[in-house]
Amino acid sequence: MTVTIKDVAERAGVAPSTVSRVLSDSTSISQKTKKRVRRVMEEMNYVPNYNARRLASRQSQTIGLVLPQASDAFYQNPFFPTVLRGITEAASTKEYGLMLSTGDTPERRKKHVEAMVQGKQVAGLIFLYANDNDPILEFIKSINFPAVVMGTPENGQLNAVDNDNFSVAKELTEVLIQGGCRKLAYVGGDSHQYFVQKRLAGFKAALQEADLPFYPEDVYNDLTFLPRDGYQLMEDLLEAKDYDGLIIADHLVARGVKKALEVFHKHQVMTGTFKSFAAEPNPQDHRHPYFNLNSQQLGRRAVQILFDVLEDQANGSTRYLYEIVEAELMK
Amino acid sequence: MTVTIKDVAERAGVAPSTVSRVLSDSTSISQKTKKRVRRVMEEMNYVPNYNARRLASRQSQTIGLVLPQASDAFYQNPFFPTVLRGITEAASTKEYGLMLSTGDTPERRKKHVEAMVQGKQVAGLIFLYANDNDPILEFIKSINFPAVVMGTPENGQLNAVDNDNFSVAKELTEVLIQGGCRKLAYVGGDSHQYFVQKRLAGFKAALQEADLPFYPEDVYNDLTFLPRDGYQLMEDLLEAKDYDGLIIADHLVARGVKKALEVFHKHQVMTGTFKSFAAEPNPQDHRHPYFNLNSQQLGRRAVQILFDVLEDQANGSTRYLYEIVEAELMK
DNA sequence: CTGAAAGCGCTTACAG
DNA sequence: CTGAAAGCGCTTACAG
Repeated sequence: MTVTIKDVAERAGVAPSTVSRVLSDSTSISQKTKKRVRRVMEEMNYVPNYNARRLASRQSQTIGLVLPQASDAFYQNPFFPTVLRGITEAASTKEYGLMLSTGDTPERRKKHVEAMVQGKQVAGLIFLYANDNDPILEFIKSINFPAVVMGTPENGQLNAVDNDNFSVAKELTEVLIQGGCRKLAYVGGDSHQYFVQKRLAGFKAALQEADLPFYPEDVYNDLTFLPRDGYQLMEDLLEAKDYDGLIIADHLVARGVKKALEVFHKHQVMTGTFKSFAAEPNPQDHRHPYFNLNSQQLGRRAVQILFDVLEDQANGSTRYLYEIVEAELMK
Repeated sequence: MTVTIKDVAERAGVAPSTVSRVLSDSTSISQKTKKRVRRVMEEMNYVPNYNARRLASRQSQTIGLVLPQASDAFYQNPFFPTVLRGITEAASTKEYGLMLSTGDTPERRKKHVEAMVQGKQVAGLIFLYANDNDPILEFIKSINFPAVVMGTPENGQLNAVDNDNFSVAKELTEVLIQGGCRKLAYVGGDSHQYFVQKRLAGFKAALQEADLPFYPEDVYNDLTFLPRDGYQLMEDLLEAKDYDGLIIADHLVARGVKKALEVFHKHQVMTGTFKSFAAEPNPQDHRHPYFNLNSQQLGRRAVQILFDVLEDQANGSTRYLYEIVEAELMK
């Protein structure tokens, strides 16, 4: 039924080991033999059995992608598909496969990652999130398995790619200040997420440099990163407070905020937010600048870093790679 | 280094084959033995090698996801992550793994799918798109490999899940007509995509039933499914034509359209569109009804259908499954 | 209910 | 430059 390396060998008049070497394009096989064997492979429509290959070679040529616990916010945010696009793109250049983690509970997620890792299904992992005290990440660190985290985890000792969240938020805040804003608020979200904290720090720094006061009560952090949160927050706030500028850590929240500003005719309020990709140039809207975080590039770089780590590992070297991806101010 | 079935067997005082049977929870092993072997597995932190398992059992327990040629529209549309969410959810209930197709050119994409299929990496495929004359899909049909398509391909002979695009568009058009619209346009997109055609048919049918005339020039089809397309189209059209209702096949295009309607103060124009999930109840906006297509459910059902197909196949039965997922009108 | 043995389809020292 | 042979870590008839 299935054609194997043995069938090819027979037809080509060589040993199975030779066919195997042709398959991996070994330099120790003559061009002549390679050509002949390859022709036979074509003829017989041979495709190698990857399971056998992986078992024998102990190499999976596959990257495991670790998704966070499922939430509306994660799956509705363009970050995820955009990063994934960069990942598939980069993985395919080296002919690496991609495997998704699954599991609906923390336990099942961990179990599945263990099965991927210890079960020799993947050569390395990319985490599509960065929470502190994540049991899965802790486990991976403890066994020192090749992994790259998207984001900046609190304690180092691992490889990561991220934007410079501090600088990006600071710069954006400066834009609003230059635009005339004097009473600014920071609309965050889950303060356990590192990027929320970092962007807040950038926000503060900009205020300070501009000699504007910072009040903790102007930080709003109990949001689930969905548009409705931004909308509701504005509903509650707009009359009570008279902010003239808002730095919004999450793009979906910003969507809700802007909707509310429209509905309540607060056209003078400026906003600044962060997006995964450059939205099409809408009618010039100088009151709503944002940073394009270039999440696709983030995905590409994560893969590249993983490749580098894998190579380092093969060479016995151990170091941690941490890379910053440039963001672009759009105003 | 790695602990294998043999190590477990030794420590538990049984044969490797017994350990293997415990692993698959075979009924022919006594509870007593199972308990003992399992304890040893725990103790030794045993995780099976999936490559060996798949090679020996000829079962991959993995689903391959076939993505379309990369495009902004695909990766920016919430359809993709939403469907994926449903897929991961359903796959995890049966402990199936998920593998993503990659490749930047049509040739490389096809090669990779071949490697997944013939290389025994996946038990079945889910296509996250439905184009006619897709070489990959043709290939899969030709070898009769288990697969489910999301969408309704022109020629049958395969398994599929889809919304009822005709009815959904018809009903939505009726809503606009009841809302007072008399001069309607259909904003489509790539007319090679089946759902664009189907929704157009529904649009037409509603006009006809309401005794409203249909003019082919009121159909706009040269769009790439991005917000900017919708925006530009409106820019070009709004003055020339005086539509009072728009049925928009794609949600992102609709976003651009609505933006334009706002900017140009055309608040009287109604729109109707289709979304992958229920957006949060914004301020009641009766002029912009939409259908929630429930794409997450689409993903879940695709997986279930694939499981059914796999089972049918094991039983020697051959039939094609085609399922419609309910959509919900939001107005 | 359990074990011994063959086999899944490759890769890779080792020998020549 | 090529081949024979052992081995990767499982599963699964077959026999008892």
